[in-house]
Amino acid sequence: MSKNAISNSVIRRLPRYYRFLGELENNGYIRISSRELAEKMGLTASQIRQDFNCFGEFGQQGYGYNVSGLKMEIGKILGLDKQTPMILLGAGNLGRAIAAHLDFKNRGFDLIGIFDTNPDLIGMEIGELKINSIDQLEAFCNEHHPEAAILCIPKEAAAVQAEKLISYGVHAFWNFTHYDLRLEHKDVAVENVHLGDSLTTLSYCINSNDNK
Amino acid sequence: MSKNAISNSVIRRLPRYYRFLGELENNGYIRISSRELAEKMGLTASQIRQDFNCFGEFGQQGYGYNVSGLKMEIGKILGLDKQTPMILLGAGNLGRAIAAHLDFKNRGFDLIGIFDTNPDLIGMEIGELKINSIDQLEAFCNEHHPEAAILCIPKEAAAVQAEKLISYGVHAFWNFTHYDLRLEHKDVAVENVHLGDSLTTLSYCINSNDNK
DNA sequence: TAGATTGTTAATCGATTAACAATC
DNA sequence: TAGATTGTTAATCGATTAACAATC
Repeated sequence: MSKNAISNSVIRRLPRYYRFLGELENNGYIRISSRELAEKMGLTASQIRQDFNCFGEFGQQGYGYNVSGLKMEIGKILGLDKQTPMILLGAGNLGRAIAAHLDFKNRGFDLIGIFDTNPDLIGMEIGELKINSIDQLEAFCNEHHPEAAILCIPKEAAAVQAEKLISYGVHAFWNFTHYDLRLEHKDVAVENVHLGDSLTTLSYCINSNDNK
Repeated sequence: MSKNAISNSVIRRLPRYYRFLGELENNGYIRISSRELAEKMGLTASQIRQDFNCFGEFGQQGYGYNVSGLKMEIGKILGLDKQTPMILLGAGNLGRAIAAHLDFKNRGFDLIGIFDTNPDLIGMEIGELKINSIDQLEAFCNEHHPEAAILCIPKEAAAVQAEKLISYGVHAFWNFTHYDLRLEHKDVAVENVHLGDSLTTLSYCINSNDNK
């Protein structure tokens, strides 16, 4: 599809471009130059042009970029024109917050099932979904074929459940556990969110004096 | 303190080193070589030695590193031997989950106050803390001097509240909003967690075929 | 046309990996 | 002492920035 291998650094900037372009669009911007966008985002114009040119030629010399057009292109690159069916494993505090808080549809996903082991939670409703028993996981996957899963379960359970899910055809994980999925499975897509590590990084920033 | 400026890439690996060393310690490891640690973590031995040598000489030729000793050193570098007083702004789904879910004490922080605007939430207890009205924020800060804040509030409220907090002496933010704090305030420590962007990145990984 | 701004190549900068002398 | 493994310098690789010809 895309030209060469896209570097991770570029990929991580794409959602932010998409967000900023959405805001510009809402504020009535029709066109924007790489220089102006760079200023707003705290990047360099060069970097922005390099990033976009990984995927194609979206601008026009002497004019700049059409805001809506560019936003749409980046949305397509990000796969936001499709919705991958996704399930959530673990409906504890964090799992429930994520299920309730995020706009899955606008981020390329459709949350279609929630599973937990805790009998107190099973049956409870979150948005339009009921929390199911994990015993129903296999049957559910056979019927609905989720392709992605959110892991909000204890670390000890992660390895076992991930194996199961992969065998049921899940090939993408949004991983909130400290289980190192990617080390074990090079072939699945993994996006890690390690909140504890993130907080620890902030502690470093406070306690070191090379604040820059 | 530390030798030169430490690169961001190194800093982001520190919490993970700390975690792995903790696990090794729990599993009875006394010593470990950079080669063995590299294998376990999916890094190179070279990188590990380079990383550690940013901060000092923690190993011994011919022996390797003492697991507990190294863990302690990295803990000190991360500031985990202190606890920075921290408050949470926004006790919605996500804010409550974070307050309940994370082990602040072992990550260099002490969560001492929770604030919200929603009357339905005020007075509710989370762990050992009661949710306070945001009206009490200034008085609380004057009395307890929190130095760090978690922002789990709507984007529109973020700018105003961040300004206030900075004027009350808060100089570090764990930012879950899409408000670009760092663009406005170069002098405060900011750690961003953009869950939406993270999910969007996963969407890219699924929909692109340069899976690597 | 003249001015602006892209797409793209070249230069720089930084981070990772390799190599090896120092030393436990 | 011999073997192992560090700390550190040098080489490589990749990402960012600068420059500029192409072109709208």
